[in-house]
Amino acid sequence: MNETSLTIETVHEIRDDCLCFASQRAARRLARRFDRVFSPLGLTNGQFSMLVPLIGLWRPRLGELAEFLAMDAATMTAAVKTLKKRGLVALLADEGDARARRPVLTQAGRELMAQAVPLWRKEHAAVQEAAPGVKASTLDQLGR
Amino acid sequence: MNETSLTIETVHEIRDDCLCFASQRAARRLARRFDRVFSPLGLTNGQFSMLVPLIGLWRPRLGELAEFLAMDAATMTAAVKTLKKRGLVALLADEGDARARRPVLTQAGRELMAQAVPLWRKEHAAVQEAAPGVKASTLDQLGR
DNA sequence: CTCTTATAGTTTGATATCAAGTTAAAATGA
DNA sequence: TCATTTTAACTTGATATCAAACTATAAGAG
Repeated sequence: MNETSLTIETVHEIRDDCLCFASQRAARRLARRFDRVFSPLGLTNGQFSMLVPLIGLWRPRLGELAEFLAMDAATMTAAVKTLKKRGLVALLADEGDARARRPVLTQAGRELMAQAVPLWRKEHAAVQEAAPGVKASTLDQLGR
Repeated sequence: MNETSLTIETVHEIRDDCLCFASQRAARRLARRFDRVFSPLGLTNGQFSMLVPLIGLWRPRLGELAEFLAMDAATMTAAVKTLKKRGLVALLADEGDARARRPVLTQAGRELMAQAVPLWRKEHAAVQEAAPGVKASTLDQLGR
């Protein structure tokens, strides 16, 4: 194979420019931070993000929620099992489609989220302040 | 607890502004894309990113490499085991510190990376073109 | 030199991630 | 209607992720 592709310049180019690499690093750092913030509640950042959209009136099927989170359906199946076991969500049968199921917040889930939101607000302010140039809406374009 | 935190406005604020949520989604999308691109080589995006810095002259200890990747030392232990089993890296004893180990690319690893780099270049160009406003250097500030 | 503390890496356990294949139900078409 | 295709969710297997506890070695204090 073409060995000219394995130069120091190539290494530096990938290291400095790769959006996948940069996004994985940022995602790991932020996941760790928010996991620690939510840990007194026994929540992970991912569980928090999965529960937030269920606070309002939206009643997605599991697949719709997975798509919103840009995650695989198989991941959703596993994740919702954990939340159900902890009593934070319940799964409603869909009217009209016996295959589909719709997760909803339980009362316990709602109360836990009421505690989690202020923790999110504080930590997010700190993160945003340290990276003033970065907007969530910009990240949403990434990888599409 | 203060139920006023669980308004529709709160849901929308977190959905639209949360940098953690946005980075996890972007990271999942990009991981999926590059995993598929590298799959003919039996490589994941994470394995690729772990091998790239070993192409050049840098000879990090496992912990230094983990820090560069913003990942936990325990994750590094597991990841390097897979790469070693596949014969892509070898682990050298450190001179002067019997605890430390330094991963190096094997010849097979080097040849595989020579094949992977052109695949990366093509996919990355497509990703960058679809998100012209996003720079890796900006993402590097996120979560620090 | 020895005791204490700090550091490098590993192990374990729980959750997260996705590809590939499976099951059951819905939609389509003949 | 009945057969085919598509869709929603689940299962399985492999890797990824980190906290916490652990082992072995190194560094520092006295």
